[in-house]
Amino acid sequence: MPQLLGIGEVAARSGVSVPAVRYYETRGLLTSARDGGNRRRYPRSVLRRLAFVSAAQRVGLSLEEIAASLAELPEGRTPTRSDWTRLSRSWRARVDARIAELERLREDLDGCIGCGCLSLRRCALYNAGDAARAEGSGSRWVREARGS
Amino acid sequence: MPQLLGIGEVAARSGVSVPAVRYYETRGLLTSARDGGNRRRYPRSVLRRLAFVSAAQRVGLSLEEIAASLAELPEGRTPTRSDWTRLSRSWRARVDARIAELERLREDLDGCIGCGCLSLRRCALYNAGDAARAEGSGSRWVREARGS
DNA sequence: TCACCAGCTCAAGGGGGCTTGAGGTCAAGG
DNA sequence: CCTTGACCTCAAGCCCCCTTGAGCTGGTGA
Repeated sequence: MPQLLGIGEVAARSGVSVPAVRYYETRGLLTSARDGGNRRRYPRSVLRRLAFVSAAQRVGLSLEEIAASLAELPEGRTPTRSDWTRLSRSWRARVDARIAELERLREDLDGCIGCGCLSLRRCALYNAGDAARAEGSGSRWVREARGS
Repeated sequence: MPQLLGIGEVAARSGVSVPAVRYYETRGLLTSARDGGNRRRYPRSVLRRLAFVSAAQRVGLSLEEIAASLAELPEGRTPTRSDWTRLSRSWRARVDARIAELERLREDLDGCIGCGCLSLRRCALYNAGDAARAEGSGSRWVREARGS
C-alpha cells in the first residue's frame, strides 16, 4: 500500500504551492493518478521529484530542461537506485559546470580588483563584455552566458 | 575629450541589444547624456557598467538588485579604482555565497547518490524539500532559495 | 441534512525582462 | 532634394513561471 498523498499535503511538504504543483503537471514535470472524486493522488516519490525540481531551478534550469531531465525517470514504477544515480550524476555535472562558471567569474572579478578597472585594455571583466574587441580572444563568458 | 559612444556602438560592444540598453536606463541602471539631436551619448565606462550588469544577472541578481549595487558608483565622475574595488569586493561576496550554495547542493546530491534515494528518511535531497519534516532541522536550503 | 472544505477546471492577471511595431526626427551622402 | 539609416518615444506584445478568481463537485463531520 503506497499511501498516496493529496495535492494539499504534497504542496505543504514540498514547499511548492498547490497551483504550482498543478502547473508542473501541465508542463509535464509530474503526473498524477485520480481517485473516485477526480482528485489527484500522488505517490510519496513525488516529493523527491519536487525537491529535484526546486533544486534544479535554483541552478538556473528552465522547467522545460528539468522536464527533459525528469523524463529519464520511470513514471510507472518507483525509481530504483540506479535510476536516481544516473539522474543525480548527470545533474551533478551541470552543478559542477555552473560552479566552474562562477569561479571563472570570480577570477575575472579578482583581476578587476587588481587592475582597478582604470586600464580598459587590461580589465578582464570589461574585455569579456566588449564583443567588438573580444571576438576571437579567450574571454567570452558573457556571450556564452547569453546563449545558453 | 572622453570620446562618447552612440547607443548602437554601446549595444554592439556590450552584447546587449539597443532596446535593452534603453530599458536599463528606465530601470535606473544607466544614465545618458544627449547630443544636439537628442541622441544618447555614453562615456566608455558604460561598457564596464554593462559588463557588470550581464555578469550580475548571470549570478542570479535581479535588475533591481543590480541597480542598487551600481547606485554606489558615482554617476557624475569616472569611477575611481577604489569605487570599483569596493563594488567588486561586495559582489565577490555574493558570488562566493552562490558558489557555496551550489556546493552544498552538490554535497546533498552526492549523499543522494550514496543512499540511492530508496530510503526516504535518509535522503538529504528529499528531506531538504520536505517542509513538514525539516521544520527546525538543519537542511532548509530549498525554502531559503524561494525566499530570496 | 447541511455546511464546509479540499479539490477541480478554465481563464485571466501579474512581475520580470525584454522585443517589436508604429510613427516621427535628425544628419549625412548621392 | 531626397533617401537612408541611426535614433527617438510611446505602447503593446511575449516568454517564463506562476497566482488569483470564478464557478462547480464530492467526501466528511456536527
